[in-house]
Amino acid sequence: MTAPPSETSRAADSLIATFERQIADGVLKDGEALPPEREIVQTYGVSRTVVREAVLALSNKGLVEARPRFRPVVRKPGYDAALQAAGSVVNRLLNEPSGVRNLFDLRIMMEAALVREAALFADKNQISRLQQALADNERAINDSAAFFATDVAFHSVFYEVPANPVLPSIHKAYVNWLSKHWMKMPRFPDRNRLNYEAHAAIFDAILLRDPDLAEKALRDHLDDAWQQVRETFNTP
Amino acid sequence: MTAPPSETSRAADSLIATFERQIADGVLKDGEALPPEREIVQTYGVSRTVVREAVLALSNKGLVEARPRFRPVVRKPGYDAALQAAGSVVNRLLNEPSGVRNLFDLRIMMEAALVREAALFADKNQISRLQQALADNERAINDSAAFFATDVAFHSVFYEVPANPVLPSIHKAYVNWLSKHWMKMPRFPDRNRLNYEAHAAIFDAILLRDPDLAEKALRDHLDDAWQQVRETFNTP
DNA sequence: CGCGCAGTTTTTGTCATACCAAACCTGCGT
DNA sequence: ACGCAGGTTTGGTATGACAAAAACTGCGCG
Repeated sequence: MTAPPSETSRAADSLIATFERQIADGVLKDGEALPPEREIVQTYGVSRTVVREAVLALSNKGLVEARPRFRPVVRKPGYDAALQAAGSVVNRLLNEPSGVRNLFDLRIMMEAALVREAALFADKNQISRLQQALADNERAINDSAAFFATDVAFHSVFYEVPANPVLPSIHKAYVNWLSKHWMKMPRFPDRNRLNYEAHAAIFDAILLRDPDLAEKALRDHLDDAWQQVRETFNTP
Repeated sequence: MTAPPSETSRAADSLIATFERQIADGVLKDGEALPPEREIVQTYGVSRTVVREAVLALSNKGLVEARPRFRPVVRKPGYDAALQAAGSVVNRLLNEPSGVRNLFDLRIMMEAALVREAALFADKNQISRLQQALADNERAINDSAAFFATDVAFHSVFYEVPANPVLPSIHKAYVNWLSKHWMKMPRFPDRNRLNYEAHAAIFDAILLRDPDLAEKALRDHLDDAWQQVRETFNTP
C-alpha cells in the first residue's frame, strides 16, 4: 500500500500533530520516553522515515529531548523551552556586528522597567531577597567566579518581582546568550567592587521606593557594563 | 561503503552545521533555493535520509523556508526568525490557563517602557508618524477591520522609537501570537471610539513629554483591553 | 519573435529493506 | 544477591524504488 502522499500536505505533519496532542493531553507524560520507532510504525501505519521526521520535528520544537542514541524523552515545554528554540538563530545574530548591542539594549530597557516595578511594588519578602542577594554579592567581591554568579542572581531577583513566569525564562535566556561574552571579560576585585556598589545603589533606590532613581541607577550600572564590553571586544 | 555512524555524534549534525555556515557566510544567498537533495547526496557523500533530516532541521530553525513540495528557500534569519522559532511552543502555552495573561502582562510591561522612552526621546519625525497613525485610527472607527489594522499600526510605532531592530520583531511576534484571540473579540464602533480615545490620550501625554502620564495612559488602555479579553473568553 | 500548452524529465515525499553499533535486557556463574 | 557475558532491541544510516507534483522542454500558434 504505497500510500499516496497527497491530501492536504505531508503525512509527517499529521503524525507530528498527533504527538503534540498526546503530549498536551498528558497521554504522553513528561519525562516519559516515546515508544520505539518500529512500534509507532505499526501503530500508525506509516513508514519509519515519517516517524523519524516527526520525532526530529518534535525535538526541534523542544517537545522531546533526543540524545543521540537514546529514546526521545517527552518534555512538556515551559516558557524557557520557547526561548531556547530561538537560541540557535540568536546565536547567529550575536555574531553580527551590532547583535550584542541590540540585545543588550533590550535588556537595559527591560530591566529598567523591572526595577521601576520593584521600586513601586516589591513586597517585604522580595526586598529581603534582594538584600540577601546583595550581601552575597558583596561577600564575593574577591572571588570573581563567585561574583559573576551572585551578580546574575542579584539581577534575577528583579525578574521574579512581577510574578510572571515568562520573565525568569527571559533572564535565563539572556544569561545563556550573553554569558559567553561576559565570561571572556576580565574581572578584577576593584571592578567587582564598582559593580557591587552599583547594585547597592539600585537597592537603596528601591528601599526609597523611588522608581526614577532606581531606573537611573540601573541604567548607569548597565551602561557602565556595556562600556566594559565595548572596551573588551572593541565593538562599537 | 556503509559508513560507520560513530565518531562524535550524528552525521546529520555535521551537515546541518555545514549548511548553517554556508548560509552565514553567504555562499548560499538569501532567497536562493537549496541544491536538489540528490545533488547534496553526491556532494557530501551522505545518504538522502541524512540530507532530508538536515533540511528539516534547518527548516525548523527558520533558516530555510520549505513549502511542501517545493525546493527549500534560504532565509537569512532576522530577529523575527528567532521569535518565529519560538512560535510553536508559545502557541501551546497560550492554550494553558494563564498563558495569555502572562504574555499580555509582559506586553503591558514592555509597552509601558516604550511609551516612557517615546515621551522622553521621540523626535519630530517619530511624533509626526504617531500623529499620522492616530489620524488613520480615528478615520477607521466605523470600519472594525480597518480599525484593528490601524490599532496595530499605532502601537507598532512605539516599537520603532528606540531604533532597536529587535523590537519591531517582538511586536510582530506579539501580533501573531495574540491576534487569533483579538480576532474573535467583538468590535463595535463605540468600542473602537473608546480605544481611539485611549490612543489619543497616550499621544497627548507624549506631546507633553510626560513619561509618567504616558505610562499611565498606556496602562489604562491595555488594562481596559485586557478586561475585554477577559469578558470575551472568561479567562481569569 | 514571443507565448502558451502538452509531454518529458526532475525532484520531493514516502515506503521498504538492510546493516551496524550502541543501548537494553536476560540469564548464568560466582 | 550481584556482576558480567551474551543475545536482543532500537536508533542512525544507506540504498533502492515509486507515485505525484513541480520544473523544464520543445512544439505549434499568433
